[in-house]
Amino acid sequence: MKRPTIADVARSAGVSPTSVSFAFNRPDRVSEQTLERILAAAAELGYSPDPVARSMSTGRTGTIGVLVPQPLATVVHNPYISEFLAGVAEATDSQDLPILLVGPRQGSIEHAVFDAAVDGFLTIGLEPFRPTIQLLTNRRLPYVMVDSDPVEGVACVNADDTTGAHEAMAHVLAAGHRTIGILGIRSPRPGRWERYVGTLARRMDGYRRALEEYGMGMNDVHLTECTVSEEGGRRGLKRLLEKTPRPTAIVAMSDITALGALSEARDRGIHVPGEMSVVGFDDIPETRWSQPALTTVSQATEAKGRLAARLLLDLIAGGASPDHILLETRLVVRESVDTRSR
Amino acid sequence: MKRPTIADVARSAGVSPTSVSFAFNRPDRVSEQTLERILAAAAELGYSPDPVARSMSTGRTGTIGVLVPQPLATVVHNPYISEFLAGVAEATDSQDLPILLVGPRQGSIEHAVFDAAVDGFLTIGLEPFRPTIQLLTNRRLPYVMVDSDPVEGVACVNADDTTGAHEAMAHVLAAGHRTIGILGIRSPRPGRWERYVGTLARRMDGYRRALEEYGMGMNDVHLTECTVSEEGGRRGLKRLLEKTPRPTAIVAMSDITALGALSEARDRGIHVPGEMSVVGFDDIPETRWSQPALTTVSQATEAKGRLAARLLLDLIAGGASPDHILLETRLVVRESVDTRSR
DNA sequence: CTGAAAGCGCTTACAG
DNA sequence: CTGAAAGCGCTTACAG
Repeated sequence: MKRPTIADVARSAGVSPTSVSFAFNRPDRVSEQTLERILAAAAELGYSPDPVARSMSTGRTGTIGVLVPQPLATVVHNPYISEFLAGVAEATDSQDLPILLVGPRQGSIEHAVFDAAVDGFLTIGLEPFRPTIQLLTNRRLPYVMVDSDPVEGVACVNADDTTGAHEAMAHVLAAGHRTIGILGIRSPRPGRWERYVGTLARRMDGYRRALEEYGMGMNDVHLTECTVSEEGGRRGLKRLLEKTPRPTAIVAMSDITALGALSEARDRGIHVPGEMSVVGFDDIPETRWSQPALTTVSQATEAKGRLAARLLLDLIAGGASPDHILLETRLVVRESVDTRSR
Repeated sequence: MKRPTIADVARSAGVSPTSVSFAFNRPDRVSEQTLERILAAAAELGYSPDPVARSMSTGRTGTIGVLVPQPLATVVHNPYISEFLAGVAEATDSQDLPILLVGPRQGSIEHAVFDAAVDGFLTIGLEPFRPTIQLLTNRRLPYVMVDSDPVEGVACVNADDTTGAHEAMAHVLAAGHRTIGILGIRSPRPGRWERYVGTLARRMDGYRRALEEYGMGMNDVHLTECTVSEEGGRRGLKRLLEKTPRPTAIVAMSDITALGALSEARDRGIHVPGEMSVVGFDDIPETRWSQPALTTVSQATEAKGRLAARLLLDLIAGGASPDHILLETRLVVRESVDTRSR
């Protein structure tokens, strides 16, 4: 009834546990005869080595953990993260490694770090505050931070958000728009965009620089923050539409909120891009299907996941150094931004 | 440099490892003073209990494994599986449990079963052959099979595929179509639909029954099998279009291939539903966005994941019996099937 | 080629 | 309230 152990097999095959272990892990170290006998006994008992016990001995789990900033149920629906995970999986599939999806625990990612039986972590969108880094470091496991501010001595993979955001805003400004609404992302410090960190800070910075090139500043645009979901984008647009003068262009910090804005605009009979332009960020697959197709900033999300995972795998293998990788972004002009003659 | 162990903390705090363990797991079992001292020592050393060692002692990993039938990289992009995983995550999130995504190992799911450090498995789309069941059983871990044929003594969760498929085909027949192409799914036994098992068999069965009610049989329809992807659907449609007479209706065994067929039809200037009708299966979110919106069979995929995960969690907790659950399906009529007057 | 023994880092009755 | 000791099921030098 109970699960058979290596000792059971050894007894049944009339050999030592050592030999059974060898039979499974280094078949060349036992004679062909005993190998056969052991395998037969194992098959008969339905034995296979316990993965936990094996990890205990070897010190390896053969698993990498992906620390995500939201509950797993919402993460799975987030196209950006799916895209990222696909890249991660491309790297792990080649070694047949499973992926442990780890969401917040009691509301905090930090708590989740301790209980995960993995060989290393990929973090995404973590705020690189000291305590967090400390916790991660305490685990004495290699990790790669994605979408955070680069931290000295820690492997980081990021997109060139500043350049991308700059391009997006410059595109809208070049089209003649001067009444602009930014669809921001609700951060831990709501409304205080001056204190944004990581990805948000870099994107905001790119927007600001583009505005300055046109003699404008953050005070000359409407900023509203919303949750990263279609619904969030809808609500955000509603708030922006109440401003006077009403924005002629919406610059969204993520595609999913941009798509929400598009839906809300359609429901209200506001023609995009005729009456209002919209530009997003990320270039998730859905942007190609939207009506109109969304102009946005592409950031090779899948490649980002693949690179980050490879870096982590190298780190785990003991090679590689904690590099900082910056991936290119580029504006993809589709149909949602129109020239405004004024 | 090395990761501190419970012994290090004990030494540093001047207590026994037992007390350190209690401090972390059952704080009420140590005096307030020693608790403080231990926690301080642990914090100073940056100690936290090793999850693998803990699992070794307790016999629990606190993780559930999801066995998926395809490489993880493709699974993440499969809307049906994403939907299912979202349901699973809803159940695990409430207990802050991580999810281990396990893909095939050396091409076979069976191999992957052995190395996963989990408390139980959720399998999806596994062919319920003896050897597989045997392997799963040998692991001595609870598991629930989703999208397979119900197996006596094993927890199973399925949709009522037969009824759903029947409705889909009947809908097309009622609309007057008599030249029908079935966009099948490439199975391990290509072309031998008579020997399909599990989900595929049930859906095929539903189609067949509907046809029989109209005095038709499987020989009166064109069947082509394709891979479960948009590209697969495109290629499948190409093959069906070469048949004479050309099908006026396409019955797809999955939405994603139906969507591919829709794209291919548009590229070829074939109007749907004017010139050709299409019906899918699954009701993935994308069906609402397609042009035209896809008529399909809804099967509450998210609920399926949630139920399966809850069942597994109950099984792990020692409660519950290995029930067989059958979820309702229902035809969702949208825009892709048109009445054909003949 | 084979095996006895130590060790991986915890938890948990059990005894004091 | 505290601790010595056994045990979880493997792997791996090391010795024969």
